[in-house]
Amino acid sequence: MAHPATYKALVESKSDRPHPLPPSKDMTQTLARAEAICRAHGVRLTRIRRTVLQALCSSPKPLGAYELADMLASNARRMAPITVYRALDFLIEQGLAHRLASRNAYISTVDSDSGRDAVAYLICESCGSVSEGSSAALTGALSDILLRAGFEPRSKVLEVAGHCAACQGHSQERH
Amino acid sequence: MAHPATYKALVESKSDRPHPLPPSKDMTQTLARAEAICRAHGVRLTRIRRTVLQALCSSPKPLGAYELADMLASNARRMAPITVYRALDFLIEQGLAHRLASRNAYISTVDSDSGRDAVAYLICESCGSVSEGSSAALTGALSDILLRAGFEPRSKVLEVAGHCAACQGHSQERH
DNA sequence: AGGGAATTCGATATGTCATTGCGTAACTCC
DNA sequence: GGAGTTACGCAATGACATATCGAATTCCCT
Ligand SMILES: [Zn+2]
Ligand SMILES: [Zn+2]
Ligand SMILES: [Zn+2]
Ligand SMILES: [Zn+2]
Repeated sequence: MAHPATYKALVESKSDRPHPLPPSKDMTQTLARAEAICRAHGVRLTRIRRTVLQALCSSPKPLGAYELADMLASNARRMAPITVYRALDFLIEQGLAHRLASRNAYISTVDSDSGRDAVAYLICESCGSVSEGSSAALTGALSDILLRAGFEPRSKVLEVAGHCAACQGHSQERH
Repeated sequence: MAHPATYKALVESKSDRPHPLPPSKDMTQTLARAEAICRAHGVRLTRIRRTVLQALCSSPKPLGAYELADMLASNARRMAPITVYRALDFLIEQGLAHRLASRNAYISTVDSDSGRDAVAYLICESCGSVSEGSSAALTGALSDILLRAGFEPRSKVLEVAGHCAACQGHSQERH
């Protein structure tokens, strides 16, 4: 291949860089917040990680890992799956992204505000949008169940698939 | 047995049939209930479907589709994945089995008693066991959230991974 | 019994999602 | 400037799921 001179050139070069989206105004805000979080955690938001996060943020729907790899391809050179997965793992660990287990897809959670509450993800099967729902009641009810069962939770998956408010009155169900 | 080369021989013959488990006492009860449900629904619990259900019932932990295919193999002839998936689809439609989305694995729900309540599946990462938890509070809290969001639910995924009561005080975390 | 429709299953191929192993490059810190 | 840690490239593989197409079987109605 026409190899970039150095590894650094590969990773940091400003030419040939994947740019899946135009720089939006909210996006810079969001990315700044992500940067701050990473600094606070003492970890690095590298170019690849930032690019993946940016793609997630700018997408109206959850994205699969291979979908991300395709989107972030530059010059017929697709990002290797493992690279995407590593970036996703990083983002999830830092609380910047979330994996929808029922979809094998990922969304940004930089702009989420839920604190320690259990969060239910509402996934619209019409428009693909995902919204979050939480309440003290939900959190309480769930921890009640766990307590009664003597179950020590590590991770929770709460996902509801259906139709969002905007997509009601759908005519044809094809689930 | 009489017609070794026929389809029927393949499907119904008593020799060469996969027998992943010894016939247990509770099992016959459970299978009888499954039979009754299928009759009531006007559908057929064929040998393949019954065999898959039986494997799920007799397993102390959730099983993957390929795991099932291996278990139900007879004479070095493994069940094709599509066959297992069709059986699983059937069982799930009839409410006899459940898919754990976070695990890509399946469990029997013949012996579940939860009525219309939302059910949370508690998956132990130490011993692999799965228990169900539900409460009116959980159901109410969830439908409250959905109502407020104007979201029309179709399917719900509630799965918690962690450690069951019996596996507390685990020494070695490997999550 | 006989014939046709609907269901169920077999066989092969392919598509989609995720990880492993190993080597190299870069950053950090002293 | 050397050691230790982290991040990335690359190829292969494993794990999970579906697409087609056709044949065998069962059901149901004459
Ligand atoms: Zn919608
Ligand atoms: Zn609907
Ligand atoms: Zn356990
Ligand atoms: Zn633990």
